[in-house]
Amino acid sequence: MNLKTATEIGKCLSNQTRVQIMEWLKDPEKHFPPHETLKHFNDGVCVTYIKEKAGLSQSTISTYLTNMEKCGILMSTRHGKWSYLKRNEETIKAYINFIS
Amino acid sequence: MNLKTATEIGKCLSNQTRVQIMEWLKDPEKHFPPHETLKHFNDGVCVTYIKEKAGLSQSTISTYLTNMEKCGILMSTRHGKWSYLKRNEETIKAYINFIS
DNA sequence: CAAACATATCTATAAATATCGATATGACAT
DNA sequence: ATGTCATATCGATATTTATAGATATGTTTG
Repeated sequence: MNLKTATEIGKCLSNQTRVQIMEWLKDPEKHFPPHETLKHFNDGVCVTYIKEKAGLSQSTISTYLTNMEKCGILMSTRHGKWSYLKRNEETIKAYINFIS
Repeated sequence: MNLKTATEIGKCLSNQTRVQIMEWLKDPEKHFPPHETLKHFNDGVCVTYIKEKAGLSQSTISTYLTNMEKCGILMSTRHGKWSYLKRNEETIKAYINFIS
């Protein structure tokens, strides 16, 4: 982990909704309904569900998630027309190691 | 640690200089000259030294440090006319626990 | 291939943050 | 008490970020 990446992660974690998204994704079963098509949460949660939970516009949430993926704290998997997001614990660990 | 505090800490860590300050304060001996009056780094480093190292104005650095103290990641001790800043590992640990 | 749906990107504006100079406050030394 | 030094706060402006609507792209389904 270098200074630049750490700062980008800090920016992602400088907004209440984005911090909440990170919290929600710790335990998707607890915070999101099961997806109609995919029956599991192995790859996380789709953009629409996160958008509904957060109560912000689709474009705003999409931007959030894109940036969170860019700096590495989230990872996304496409399943058909849906994008699933989950926490990237590797990067999170590296970040924690950097600041502690 | 609650959502609000975690977000405030995220804001502090969303700027390159502030992240660097946190890094520098991990090992003051390595990054700062010994203070003329105080011979030790037990309470950290004074504002002026941090300002000089960062290369920003006194008012900017003072604002940074005040906010970093408010959210708990730094703690300050007055020794005469100097304010010494050091990391508050307790809060940092709590924050890490919150996001991991 | 057209329609429908999910997500991403673009563009614009509102809101928040960054940064500094000026000034105020607090602490020591004379 | 006054001058000096260290730090804090205020006020103003520049820059960045937030946010959403519109539009584009990609994917499935009929």
